[in-house]
Amino acid sequence: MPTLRCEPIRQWEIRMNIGEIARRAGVSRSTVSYALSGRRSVSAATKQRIQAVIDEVGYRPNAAARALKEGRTRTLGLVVPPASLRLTDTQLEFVASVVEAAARADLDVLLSPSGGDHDRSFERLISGRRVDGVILMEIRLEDERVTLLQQAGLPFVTIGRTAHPEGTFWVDVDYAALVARCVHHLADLGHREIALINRSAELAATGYGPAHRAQTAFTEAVRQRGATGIDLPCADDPAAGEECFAQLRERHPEITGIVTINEAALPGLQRGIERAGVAVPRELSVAGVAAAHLAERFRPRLTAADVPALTMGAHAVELLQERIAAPENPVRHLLLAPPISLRDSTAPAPLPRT
Amino acid sequence: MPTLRCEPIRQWEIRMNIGEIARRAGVSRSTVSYALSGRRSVSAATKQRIQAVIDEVGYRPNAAARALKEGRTRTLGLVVPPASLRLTDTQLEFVASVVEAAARADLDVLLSPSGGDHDRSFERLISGRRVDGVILMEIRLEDERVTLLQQAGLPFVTIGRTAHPEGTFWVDVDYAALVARCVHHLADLGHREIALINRSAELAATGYGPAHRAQTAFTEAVRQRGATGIDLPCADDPAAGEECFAQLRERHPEITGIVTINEAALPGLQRGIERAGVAVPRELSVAGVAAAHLAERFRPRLTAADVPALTMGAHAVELLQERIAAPENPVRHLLLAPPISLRDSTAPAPLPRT
DNA sequence: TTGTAAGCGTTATCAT
DNA sequence: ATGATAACGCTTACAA
Repeated sequence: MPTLRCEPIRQWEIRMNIGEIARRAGVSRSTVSYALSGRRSVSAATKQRIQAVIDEVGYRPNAAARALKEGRTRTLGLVVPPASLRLTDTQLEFVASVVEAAARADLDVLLSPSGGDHDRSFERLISGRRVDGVILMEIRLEDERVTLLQQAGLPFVTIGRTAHPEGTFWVDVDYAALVARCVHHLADLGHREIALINRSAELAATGYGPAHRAQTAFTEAVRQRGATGIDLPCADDPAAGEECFAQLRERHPEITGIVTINEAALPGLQRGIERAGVAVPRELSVAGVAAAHLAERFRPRLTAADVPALTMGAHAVELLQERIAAPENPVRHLLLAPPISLRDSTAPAPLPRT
Repeated sequence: MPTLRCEPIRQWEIRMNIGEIARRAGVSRSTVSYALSGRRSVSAATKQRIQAVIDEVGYRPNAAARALKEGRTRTLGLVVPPASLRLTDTQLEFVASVVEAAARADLDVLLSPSGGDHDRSFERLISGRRVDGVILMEIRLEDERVTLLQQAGLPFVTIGRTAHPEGTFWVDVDYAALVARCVHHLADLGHREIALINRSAELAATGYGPAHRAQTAFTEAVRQRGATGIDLPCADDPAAGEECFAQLRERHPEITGIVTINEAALPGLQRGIERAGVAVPRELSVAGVAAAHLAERFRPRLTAADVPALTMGAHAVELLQERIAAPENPVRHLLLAPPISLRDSTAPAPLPRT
């Protein structure tokens, strides 16, 4: 049995920099640099010799030195809500897809948990030139982080958009259109009494766009169809969803259709429905906007517009790369309204009890 | 009504570096540097003048230049499973707590989604001196990333541990002890037929520590108590949990106690139990290891050892900081076995059917 | 095809 | 108490 090696195997006692590679390959530092970047032709023989040395010692250019010289870091900043807040599944998919898209483009991602008021991590990000650009999540209608980024002249893309998004790059879900579609879908099925289970009142109070836009669109769509609409704020957790449904049944038993954009509340909503012994979709139809896997997990499977979070993260990275490469290009937006996937939670309204 | 400003407000057309601050304050660059770092005494008057200029223009030292000069980046690398895999709640809490703990220490976090086989993002992390240290999640019993990190001589801490963890820094949950405790708790309540719902077979096959250690400890504890044990691998999702329970009822109807470390399967397990019309804890007891909020969400509330993910992330950052500051210090570990929180899902075993 | 040298913005070592 | 200056490791214009 071999002896345990507790000491790290210090393979490279000496500093491995481009000069050392050059020395070992018997060329100048610039030749190594050019061999690596390909910005100047290097003879096949020397290129091969250099590559052999590099492979042998596992050399990679020092990121800080390169960043200092080139003026860019090959790193993207991703500003996420602080950890104290539990992220929704859709938010997590944003993070995951941004990180993965960036990795595909050989870009690193620096995470900054930011609570909105200026914290040091965010300050470092923008004024320390730590990143070439920033992706901002969970945008408010009035968002001071956007202002700070604009002042710093740092390229950025938002997932979500402010109240005045004309001059910025953003990717967003068209909650207004999707909620309206859900209402129309239910109205087409004969539902006349419809409720909206929205995001939390606190979120709306702090100017969270989707909450506002969903509410406005809901009211308008319901009015268009001559239906009656109730809208209910609901915190982002299952317990709140259950409580919210209980209240709804108590105060508005006439409701036959529910529209929801609160995916975190879905498990609680389902539980509330089951406990009340309400049959979906026979007695009650439910439609909404949610991450696809949550819609599939709902029982019965939820008719919903599936938020394309994975592609949105990739789009955000793409837009940001363009913004970085060509800062003077005209602004671009992406407002996504994915189709509603018909699953099993909506059906014609039950006949009114006589 | 004011005209919309679509152009970013370019407040600083000129490069704001330490030289420019020095010029505006009428001092030398070194004085500015020392005023900022406090490594040399600077007269109150000049210090104040410098600070005024800095506040006015919002200057912060260029991170790349500082990293190049100091030889450290003030950045930590966090290696996470690739986005394609949906992270469990506990894993997410690790990420969140690491990022937050790092931010508290004024450290930035670079995310590297790594699939195990060498990908470029991981390579950049270790050989490009992009970070001062690395936190590794989802460690395998034999993990080549650990070897690479050791070879690179880069300080690192793992969340989880390899089969031979003696020479490395790590923080881990003592799944073996916790599973044993669950078995003993159930045995104390009179349960003689106990099942373990483990993580997936694939995970175990690729040498995932918790899956192995849980299984071994389960077998041993069951043997100690003279009970009968069934162990079942289960994929990390609700559907698998439901399916797993259905199979369990079909093949082993004699089971009265379940131990589970698969938190992602919990919602499905609950659903399966409800559909089978089994009363918990009267007919069936369930105990496990899970994130506290998932245990609270289970119905009835799950008796479980609550994984202290939030403090573990903080501990990992703490250990890593020590490792970076004093690489020659002896290795340190942290094996956590939080107590089992008695909730509502366990009760004395039902009397055997006669 | 290759080498030389300047400079990116900092910090730290000399001086003064 | 402060200023000049030399690195840190890299890229790239300029020479050869």
